[in-house]
Amino acid sequence: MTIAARADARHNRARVLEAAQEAFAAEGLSVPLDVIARRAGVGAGTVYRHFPSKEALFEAVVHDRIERLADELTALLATPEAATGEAFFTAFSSTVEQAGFNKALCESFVSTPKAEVAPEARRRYGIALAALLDRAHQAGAVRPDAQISDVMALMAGCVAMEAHSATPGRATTLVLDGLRTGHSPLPTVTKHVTKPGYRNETREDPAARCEECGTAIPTSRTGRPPRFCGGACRQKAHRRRATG
Amino acid sequence: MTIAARADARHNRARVLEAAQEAFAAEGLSVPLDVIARRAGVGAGTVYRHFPSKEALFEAVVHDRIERLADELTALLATPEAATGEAFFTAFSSTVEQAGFNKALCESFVSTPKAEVAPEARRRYGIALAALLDRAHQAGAVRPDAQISDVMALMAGCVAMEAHSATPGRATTLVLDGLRTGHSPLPTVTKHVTKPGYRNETREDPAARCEECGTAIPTSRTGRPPRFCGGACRQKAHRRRATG
Amino acid sequence: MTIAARADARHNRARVLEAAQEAFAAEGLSVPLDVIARRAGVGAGTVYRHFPSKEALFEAVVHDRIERLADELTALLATPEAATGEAFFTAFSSTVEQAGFNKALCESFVSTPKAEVAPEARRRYGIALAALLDRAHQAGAVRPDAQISDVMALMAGCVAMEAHSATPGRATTLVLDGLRTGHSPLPTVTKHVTKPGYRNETREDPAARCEECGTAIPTSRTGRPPRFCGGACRQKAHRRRATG
Amino acid sequence: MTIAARADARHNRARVLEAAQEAFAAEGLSVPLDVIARRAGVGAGTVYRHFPSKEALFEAVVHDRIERLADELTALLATPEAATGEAFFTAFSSTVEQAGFNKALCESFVSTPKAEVAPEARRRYGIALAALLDRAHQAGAVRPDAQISDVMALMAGCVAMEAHSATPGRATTLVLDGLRTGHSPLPTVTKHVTKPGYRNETREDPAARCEECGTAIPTSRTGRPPRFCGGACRQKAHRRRATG
DNA sequence: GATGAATGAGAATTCATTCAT
DNA sequence: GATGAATGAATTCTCATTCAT
Repeated sequence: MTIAARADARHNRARVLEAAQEAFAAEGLSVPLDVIARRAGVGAGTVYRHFPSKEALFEAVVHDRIERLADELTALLATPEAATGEAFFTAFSSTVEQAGFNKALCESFVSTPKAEVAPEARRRYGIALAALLDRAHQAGAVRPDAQISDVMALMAGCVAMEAHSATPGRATTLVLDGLRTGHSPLPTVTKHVTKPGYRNETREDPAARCEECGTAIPTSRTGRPPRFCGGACRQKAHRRRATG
Repeated sequence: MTIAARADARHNRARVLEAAQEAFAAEGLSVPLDVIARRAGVGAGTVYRHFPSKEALFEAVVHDRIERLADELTALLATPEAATGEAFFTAFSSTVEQAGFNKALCESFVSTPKAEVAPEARRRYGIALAALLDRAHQAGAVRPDAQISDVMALMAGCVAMEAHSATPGRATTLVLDGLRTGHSPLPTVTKHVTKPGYRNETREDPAARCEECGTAIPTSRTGRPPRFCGGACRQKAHRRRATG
Repeated sequence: MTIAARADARHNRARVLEAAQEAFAAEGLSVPLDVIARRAGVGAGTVYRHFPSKEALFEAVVHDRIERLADELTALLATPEAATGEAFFTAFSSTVEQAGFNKALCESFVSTPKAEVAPEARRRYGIALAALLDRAHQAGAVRPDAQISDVMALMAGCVAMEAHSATPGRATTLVLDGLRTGHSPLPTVTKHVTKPGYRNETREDPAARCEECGTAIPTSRTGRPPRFCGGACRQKAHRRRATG
Repeated sequence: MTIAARADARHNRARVLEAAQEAFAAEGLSVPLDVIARRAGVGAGTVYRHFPSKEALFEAVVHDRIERLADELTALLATPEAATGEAFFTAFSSTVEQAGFNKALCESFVSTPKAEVAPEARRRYGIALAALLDRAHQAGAVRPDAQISDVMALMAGCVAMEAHSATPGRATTLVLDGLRTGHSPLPTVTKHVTKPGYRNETREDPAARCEECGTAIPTSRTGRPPRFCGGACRQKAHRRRATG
């Protein structure tokens, strides 16, 4: 009985979280709680049983989201790209992109509320990102004076930038170039995509892929189309051809 | 006669604008209009006489602010630094810094509302900034593929970044370095700045008392006011009622 | 100077009255005073100089309107139709019709405010109508127990009725038939007319005219089309034909 | 459990409806919603939980009222008087009388709002009335060219008439006589009826005092509160200010 | 005497939060 | 433990009326 009840309660909690996830992602903090409760198929009181306030629910949602991002980063740490520092840039871009699709995440990054939202998860995320940054530093891919706190701030900024840029990824690329040791070409607008949920901004083609490592490469409409993500891969491919 | 009356009204209008300026700068769009009216020392109706809606007032405030920034930029164009491209960087930083102290400006930069706020002023500002950017391009101080739209997006991002960074100017410097041809050292001064006008968020209510046990109960400004300190007392009171 | 000023003031008063006339006619009491003042090309204060309150202005407007109706009635008293009692019916219908086009008049007839609107004019109007009623009584055209107070009430009702009837004049005809010694055929809908100002109801053809006296005659779609407004005119025409 | 909760809500809903019933009956649509809520002993939010807007509440009240009238008419259809046509006249008079005591009903009958109020109930009512009219036609008690739409319009008018007539029922009798084949004597009893619920319109404000001479000044509920008893004192105060 | 700016009490509606069932 | 009904402060905007110029 008790166990069943508990299972039930856990189930309800999960439903509320999921509904809140969607609602907050689509509309941000401004969704009324009733709406979330109704979408979750529970009463408003039930929401309050599990989360002491609306802010707490929001925090839980954001926490959950950032945890996933942290997991993603941890996974990236184990890839070979971590060593070259590329994993750091991938992580950065991915976070920014996801926040672009999720108003809750976006608000939690951009706004400066009284107290930081989901500090726990944010710390875990920060640690993972710091590890990637460290690797990138070791690889010399990132300017040495850039600290993790800088990176976190830049990230918040990039989320805001992307919301103001017609070409997704362009602003982030620019910012990342400020972190890199060298510059990379900027992406350009290619076509319009309607995003699910809340943002209607322009999105481009599925990016071309590096022939060597498969990394997405931003394409420009003019000039010779790029085949590699950078000099390293071009060199590698050249060696292979020469060897082949 | 008429002119005198108008002078009076102009005066009042100015007071309203000023009060709105401060209030919006301190709290953003969320300040109630009554508060602005009271701070201006006028009735709510007077605010509405001069500005047809709260949004219009906000827009006026932002417009005013951006106009000043545009003036600043125009002045910079005439300085010798314009030729070296340094004026562009100064303009960028200055705008970001000012937005950091002004929540209205900040919101107008960072948020993506349905319709852009104060498009007129923003256009004027954009033209001035584009001119500075052009000079910087000619001087070779800025990477050639960076366009004015990129710069505007970066600016929005920097405003958000600065709100998240303990060291003012550091994030912006990083971003600007992404625009520069070469890198510059990052600022490291970690001074704590209290933004002028941002008000205390804590509110003290005369705590309510539990009807059952008299314990003080913390009240929130919204929602149904609590009558009991918890479920136990509520239950007790309920039993008493049922018995009575 | 003083005389000029007075002329000016009188002029202003007239303009206010006219503007109020139109505004109240089109929208009823709900028009804001500012609107009236602006339409009159004067300040709100000027309106108040001439009329101590909005209600007083409304009253003045209605007074003016009812005075004109009273004049109309007085004129009718001098016509030969007064003797047959037809003038009474014409007066009744005319008032109702005019109220239908004038929301101020309409409201002043239909509503039951704390104090009656424009009692002076209403009394004068009542006296004129009573005279017509008297004649109609003498002619035996109206049922003998119908008093002037009944007629006033019926009139208020007819104004309301017409606002609810698709066929203008139909309800009024029915009511008047309750007053008449005999019945007359009811009018039927014929085509749609857009009324100037405030009401968009169905209106019919320009009513046919009596061949003898030119009075409008309500037509029914079936049956022999009427040539005269009543037996009196038919008789008269017959005599003329016989003589001719 | 659920049922109990619903019973409670139903109870509250009923209280709100009842309070609205009374309030609207006494004052029409102009009653503030807060007043209704307070009379019902609930919060404003509770009213909005049950009825999405003030208009919806008004509609519900009117709907309810008209449904009762429709029931009444349906009952009359089964009486022997239906065959003679008398039931039709009874129905008509009864509706008019009830509307006379109910400002909500009255307004819903007399006014011509954008959209008709409670069209459903009105249709049901219309059908019942049409059936009675049909019987009356068959009995030859009503003039044959009178249609149901005429009757509805007449009814609206009679409601307005009764509000203007000192003798209840007199105007209605007159109108009904226009529908009848023969005339009937008019009622002459002149009793004074105090409509239940209609509240006193006078309000007593603690009179303000002139800042200059201390005379009591009558205040109106709207508009800028007066500071002086007249222009003389205002002028005097002004001079003092200018001098000071 | 004219002007139109200022006043401020409402009024409708929303929604976070508690409570009765 | 769940439910969803109740609460009521807060907010935006309107407009009749007075007042400073």
